[in-house]
Amino acid sequence: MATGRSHRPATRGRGIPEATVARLPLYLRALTALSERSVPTVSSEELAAAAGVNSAKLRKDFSYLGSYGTRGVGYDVEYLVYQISRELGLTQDWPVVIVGIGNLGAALANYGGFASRGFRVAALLDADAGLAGRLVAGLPVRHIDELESIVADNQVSIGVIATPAGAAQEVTDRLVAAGVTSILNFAPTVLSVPDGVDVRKVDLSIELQILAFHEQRKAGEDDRQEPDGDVPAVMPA
Amino acid sequence: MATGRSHRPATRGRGIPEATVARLPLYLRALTALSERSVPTVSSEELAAAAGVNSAKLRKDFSYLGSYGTRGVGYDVEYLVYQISRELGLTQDWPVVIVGIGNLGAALANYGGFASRGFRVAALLDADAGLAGRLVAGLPVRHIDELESIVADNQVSIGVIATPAGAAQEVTDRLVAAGVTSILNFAPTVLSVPDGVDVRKVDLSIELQILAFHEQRKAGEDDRQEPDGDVPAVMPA
DNA sequence: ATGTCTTTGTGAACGCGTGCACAAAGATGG
DNA sequence: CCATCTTTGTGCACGCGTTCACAAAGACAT
Repeated sequence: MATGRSHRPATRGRGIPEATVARLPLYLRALTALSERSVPTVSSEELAAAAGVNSAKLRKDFSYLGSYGTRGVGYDVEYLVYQISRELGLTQDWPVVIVGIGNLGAALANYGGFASRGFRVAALLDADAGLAGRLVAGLPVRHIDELESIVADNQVSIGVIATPAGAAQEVTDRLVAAGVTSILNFAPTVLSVPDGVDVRKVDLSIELQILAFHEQRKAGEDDRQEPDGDVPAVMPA
Repeated sequence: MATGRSHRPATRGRGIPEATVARLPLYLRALTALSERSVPTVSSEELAAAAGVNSAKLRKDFSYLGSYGTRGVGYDVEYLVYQISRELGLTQDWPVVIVGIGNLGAALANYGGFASRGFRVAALLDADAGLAGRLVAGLPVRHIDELESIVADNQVSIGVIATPAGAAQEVTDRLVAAGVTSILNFAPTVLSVPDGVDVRKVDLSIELQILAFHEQRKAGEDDRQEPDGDVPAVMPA
């Protein structure tokens, strides 16, 4: 991965394993649903089922946060919601810029899950001057040249890239230079960033190809007629 | 994860480790770019750099596919493209239905990476009858009630869910009942599916929260003034 | 107060994934 | 034909993540 990592050995001090961090949002979502239904407590078994994970894993995950459960009873829903939110940093406000307001960028801007939990869209940016001023999700699209000032003025530390692949690296460089230290990349490219900058990527094409692999494997099991081992038309020199 | 897995121990027979499968599309993309520049061969070091991975890892990954390299020279680009494509099942055609043609669904329909590699959008479906007939990415939106017949007629095995969270499980059930065995889920919900059905999820909100966690960690290192250990307002019973 | 029953928290074992480091393989030049 | 040099393929060790299984903790009833 092109993640500019300086990730320490995952667990240092009260550091939380990366795999656990990735599941916390899942638990949080399930807990929020319970909270809205005014459910006071929940057992690891129930919550694990709601989040789609193993209950032992869930208990171990929570044990990294501290001993927040009550034996014989379960976990206090409201208390856990707070603790996980705090651990994830969702008790503070994270201004975000979205770069590239095409179909995808507009979809992201309209995505409700954004504002719901600590994330605030500070600005929508696009290289197309014709788009400037157009309202998307209630926000005006602004020209990419305003990137540096917007990032500085709003203390933006998270950038979302929804540009074509060709523009992604340049946008990344500008974001990083302006002070952004976390990037969520939707463009199908490997981004290179300096140490200390985190990159996560979301890649539709890769996901589909992984599904196709398994799909093919399933098909190959049923009707055992895979043209296996055949020498292809193209041969190495 | 709610993946209806029956995944064997990752490596059985000439089975390829899951982690390797997830990287193959990355290699394929880098190789395709090289192929378009008519580069005949590439070393593991160069290709690894282009894909953003460690070269030893790349070589080990390729070793699961077979011995396709030439020592002292590297890998034949065209040959590797073919082998990886075949392994991923991209040499055949995968019809896909996209359910939920809102902002996101439209973005997915317009995504070029779809058609480029073996994936063909068989139909766009939406529950809103008002959308029916509207052209998106050159395809007419069709009503969700046509789901079953479309899946059957086109032998669709892959479904993409871009609906609101509330509709995702019902759509999933219908897709699975109609014969779909792989699902790519963009809705922020845990899907439950029977064994034998693969689910992969793409969740913007989760990715952002993971970034926020690391961002907070970075900030907490610089200025050591985290309100750590403070007893929150909400307490357990 | 005591016993029973539920559920957490975690020690321990295991398996997968990663990266080092090197031997084997083959190309290339003399 | 031999020596040298490059690059692959992989044995090995290590660490993270997962899961099992159980002891400890506490609720609850009697």
